[in-house]
Amino acid sequence: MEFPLVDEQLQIIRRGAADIIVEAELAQKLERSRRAHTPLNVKLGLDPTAPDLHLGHTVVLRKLRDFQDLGHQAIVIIGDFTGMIGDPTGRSETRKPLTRDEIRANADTYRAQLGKVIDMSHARVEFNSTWLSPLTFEGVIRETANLTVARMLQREDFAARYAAERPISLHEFLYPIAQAYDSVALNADVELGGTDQTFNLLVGRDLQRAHGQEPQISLTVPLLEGLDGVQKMSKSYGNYVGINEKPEDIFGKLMSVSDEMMWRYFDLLTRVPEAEIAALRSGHPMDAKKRLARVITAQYHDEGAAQSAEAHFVRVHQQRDEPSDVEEIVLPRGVRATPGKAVPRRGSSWPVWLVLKEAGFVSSSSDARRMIQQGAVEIDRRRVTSVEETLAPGQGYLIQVGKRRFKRVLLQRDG
RNA sequence: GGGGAGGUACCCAAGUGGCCAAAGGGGGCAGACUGUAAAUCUGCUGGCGUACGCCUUCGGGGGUUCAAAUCCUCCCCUCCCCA
Repeated sequence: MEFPLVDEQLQIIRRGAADIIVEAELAQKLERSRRAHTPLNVKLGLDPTAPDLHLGHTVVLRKLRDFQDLGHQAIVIIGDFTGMIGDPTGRSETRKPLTRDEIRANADTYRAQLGKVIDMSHARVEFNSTWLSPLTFEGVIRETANLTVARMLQREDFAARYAAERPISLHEFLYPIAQAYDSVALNADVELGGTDQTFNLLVGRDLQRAHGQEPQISLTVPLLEGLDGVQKMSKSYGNYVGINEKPEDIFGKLMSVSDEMMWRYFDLLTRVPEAEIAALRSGHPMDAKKRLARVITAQYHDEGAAQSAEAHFVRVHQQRDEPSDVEEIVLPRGVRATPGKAVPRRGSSWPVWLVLKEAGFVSSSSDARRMIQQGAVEIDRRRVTSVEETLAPGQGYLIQVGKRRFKRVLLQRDG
């Protein structure tokens, strides 16, 4: 196995990294690996509970890919065991263990999605239950004896909660330790993670030292902010772009990123050359953003899909035309005959609010009423102005709620 | 073991007998403005077959009262100090 020169490797590795601890040690490891023709073990842990990768994950995955391209060994850890604890964030609780089937299903989903960024044919995939499950209580005690409470409280999250007099469950301390143990089990040379993982990665170094191993390098990448431009991209904040989403959705979501944030996306999510980005900066921001959306959409689909996604965007949102693929819904007559509720009939027409509810635009009739009152509802391109409005059955309507939700609804005639 | 402080809607947080479906902020949704951008402004933000009406909600149960998030009681949970 022939590796590039250490300096060349470092240059690529450094690109887009937030922090490397300790860079000098990394250089040494690279040097040694080159001389011995042996790849470094580069570890990345993933949470198995939500096997739905979004752009936020791809930042670190792209870094893993960099290592692969340099000839090193990528090891993806599926944290099926640590997933039961949940990385402490203050709101997480111990979770129900996933069943074997769930884990296998999630792992398959992962593999398929990971393949869009890294080279799966040369990556190792491991489940950390493999070595964590057999640990006895005695073993756990032995590992925890290597760390102190003061050390644990160095973690920002714990320190903040401790200062705010909010609860910290004991088991939460075990998460970083378990993750660190993964590094010991694999004899990891490098561990990758977002900057929020710094503490966990450093505990890995501590534990490896305690086991007489050479400490791993902690390489963190910046956390990608989500579509709101404020909080990190995460499914639970609903500000994410999933890599499995439809081209139109990826494109559309990226177009709603703020102008300032767009450059960060260029930086962390694309390899568009500096010179080209500079040129884009001097043009209209919207054109630059379309470029961004197109590039990223193409990464997870293809060039053709990206182009039609853009066409779709222009038609629906810029020209305010209706989308070409509106979901169609048929509301059967039976719907209106809610049992146990004697309701005076007003002809056979459907109140608009009921249609909104039955068609799944809103979850309650109160919500439907609000939408109508706020002028959010258009039917066949005409704004609904009164909660009293009704629709005649026996025909279809194009209903729009808000800016982007469209459905074509067919009302069947009452019996 | 002793003493003290708390648990309110998606989150934070006011509220100590009626004017409380519950202040304020955040988040979310909607409207205006736009480049479906951001920022800004405005409105909404428990439910109910169509609602100045009714039902459910303030850690959980029981109770006092015409009336409770607010008072009493038991229980559960969290934090701090002392031991």
